[in-house]
Amino acid sequence: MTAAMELVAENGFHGAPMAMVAERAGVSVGTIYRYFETKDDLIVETYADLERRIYSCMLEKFPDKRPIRDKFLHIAKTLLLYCISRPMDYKFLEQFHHSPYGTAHKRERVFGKKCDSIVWKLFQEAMVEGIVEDLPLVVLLELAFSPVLAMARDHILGFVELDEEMIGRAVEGCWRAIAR
Amino acid sequence: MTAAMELVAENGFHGAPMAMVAERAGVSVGTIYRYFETKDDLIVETYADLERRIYSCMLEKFPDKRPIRDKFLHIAKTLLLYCISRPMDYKFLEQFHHSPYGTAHKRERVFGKKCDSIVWKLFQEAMVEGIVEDLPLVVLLELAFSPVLAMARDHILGFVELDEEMIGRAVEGCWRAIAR
Amino acid sequence: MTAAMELVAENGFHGAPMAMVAERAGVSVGTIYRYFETKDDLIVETYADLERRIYSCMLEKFPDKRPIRDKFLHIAKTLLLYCISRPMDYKFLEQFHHSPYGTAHKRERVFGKKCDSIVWKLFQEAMVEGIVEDLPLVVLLELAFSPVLAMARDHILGFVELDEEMIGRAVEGCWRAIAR
Amino acid sequence: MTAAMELVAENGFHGAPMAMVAERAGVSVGTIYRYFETKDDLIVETYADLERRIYSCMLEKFPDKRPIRDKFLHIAKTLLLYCISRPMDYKFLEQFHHSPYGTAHKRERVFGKKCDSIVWKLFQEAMVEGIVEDLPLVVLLELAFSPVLAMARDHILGFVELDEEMIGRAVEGCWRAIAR
DNA sequence: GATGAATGAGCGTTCATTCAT
DNA sequence: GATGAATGAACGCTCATTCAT
Repeated sequence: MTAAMELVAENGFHGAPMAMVAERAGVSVGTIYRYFETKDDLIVETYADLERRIYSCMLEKFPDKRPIRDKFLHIAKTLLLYCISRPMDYKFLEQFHHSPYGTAHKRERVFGKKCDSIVWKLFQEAMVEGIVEDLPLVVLLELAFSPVLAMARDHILGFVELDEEMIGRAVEGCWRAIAR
Repeated sequence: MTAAMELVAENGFHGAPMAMVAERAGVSVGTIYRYFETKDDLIVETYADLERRIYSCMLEKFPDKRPIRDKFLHIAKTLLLYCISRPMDYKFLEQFHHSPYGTAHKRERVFGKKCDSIVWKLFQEAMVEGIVEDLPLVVLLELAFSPVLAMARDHILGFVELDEEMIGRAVEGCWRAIAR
Repeated sequence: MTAAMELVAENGFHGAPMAMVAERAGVSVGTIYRYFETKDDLIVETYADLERRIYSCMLEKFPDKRPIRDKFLHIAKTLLLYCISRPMDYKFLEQFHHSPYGTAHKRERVFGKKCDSIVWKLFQEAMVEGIVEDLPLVVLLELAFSPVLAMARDHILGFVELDEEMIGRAVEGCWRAIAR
Repeated sequence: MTAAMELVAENGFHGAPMAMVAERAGVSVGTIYRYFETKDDLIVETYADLERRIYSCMLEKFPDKRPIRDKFLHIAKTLLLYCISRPMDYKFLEQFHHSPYGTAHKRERVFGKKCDSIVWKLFQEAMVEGIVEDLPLVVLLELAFSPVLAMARDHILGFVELDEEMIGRAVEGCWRAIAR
């Protein structure tokens, strides 16, 4: 999965042929197919793994007792820092999100109401308490997080050099975008 | 180029073989290669064309005499409405942005200082006047526009049903994100 | 199609990879796919072609005015001689018949009542006239023709050396098998 | 061997990968290779086993004291009934006969003069007594038995519904084909 | 200038066979 | 003796690109 992630990150799905994944992983092609039914399967599982890692990262030092705003800032900052510190992970994430895989995955999230992640829980709590704008959850999530990922991308590609202070101010901007 | 855009929008770059583009365009493959050196060339020119169309759309009814805030709201709304009304165009845009083409294109923009578009001009004006946060231009642009495109995507994929009123409130959120 | 037939005849369907067919035909793989959608398609069309050739062979010097018995003997002899004189054709035929292709093809024949060939017409005429045993058409066909093909096979593989005289006596045996 | 036979019968040699055979047999792939040197070896031995079962079936109630005609009718009927009652066995037989395995096997039979089976003995006796046509043994065998197997196939594939009476009349046809 | 047949490297996937455990 | 993970050559098929017509 590491090999797959790196190659997809570097060259996109098309630039990650199974033979190359195998070579980088130091195994034969056949071996991959012992653990993953298809290339799609490999990609999807790799993504699930990555998502799990990110969520577990967010849970570290999570400000349980603090107001919702602080929780959001923690999550957004953590996400941004994670992406910046692991460019491969971010780039894979991006490829995944803007592919049929990602669309299907999100569709399941949105319509399946799989609101089990801390992010979704936090936002629903915020909506109930009325401290964020009265907009659909999906819209709030985009207002809040799409800049985070976009900034990570710009940093990784060298379009900006983000530092802790700027990150702090930026995610506060994200909060203002949704806060009532 | 229309044929290419539609096919890329529907199926991604891989789902748009030159033969299929030719067929949809009602010409032969050879003819495409007379006007575009490579497939990449076709894609890049198609994107340039699309970008031009979007900018010209923004210039319609542009509130020249109004404050910067209004100008921004006009631009953001126009962009969102354009994407929503032309899903193919949006989807092509998305494919392009998250591909090596898009990265190269943006790199040229950022480092080439090709700040000729109304958007870049507007933001530089806003920075000079100090009415937006003191953050790098690139960061401001992401805070302001990445949610717009993300929302367009969600609407097109059916994850939300945006109406004029929601769009207005959402782009105001975008403004708050960057405004001092 | 000739290349495909030869290779299938020599090595079976598995021994006839598209790359090898292409090589023997003196074209590239891609070229085959311009004329045949899939390998299956190539095989099926090759068979149809062969069948047409055999039927047209049977029509030569067809004893129109003679009794049914003579017509049958002509057909059976022609088939046997054709197979013997074109071992590749026979071997391809055999491979085809004993494969899913052949089963599907026969199913269509039997249930689709596609009784347009001279053979089916002849047998139905014979059944109506009551000069053959009162058995299902399918059974009569097997009694009459399966030995013909089996003998062709044995000759081609060198298990017997058939001559005109033996062939005559053998197909008379086939006739006795079905004649009342 | 049972697992191999079933899978080959159902899907042909290609549809019977060793891993699948192993799984169906409830053993590991390695274990198969302990008892059979290669896949070919497994197939050939499985065939030999089947052939033995069929011969032993023919010997049951064999009309030792009756004329040759009755012996033939018994053998042919038994073969047909065996195939019909065990479609898997028949289908494996068919796959085998029309493959390189089958050709090699028959070649050995014909040229090795391995005439030990009751069938070969019966026919040689009949030839010596002059009660069958004066044709090569191989030809007589095809005239007599190829329709039997072909009919079994048609029955199994649902092209005819054979009953005891029809079977009786059909094998009498086979006898007439060879009888002087 | 336009055509589209031809090319062939490359892709995802399979499977007979091996061998360390 | 039994296991099953590992191997990698081979397969059917695709598609960007070329070039004779």
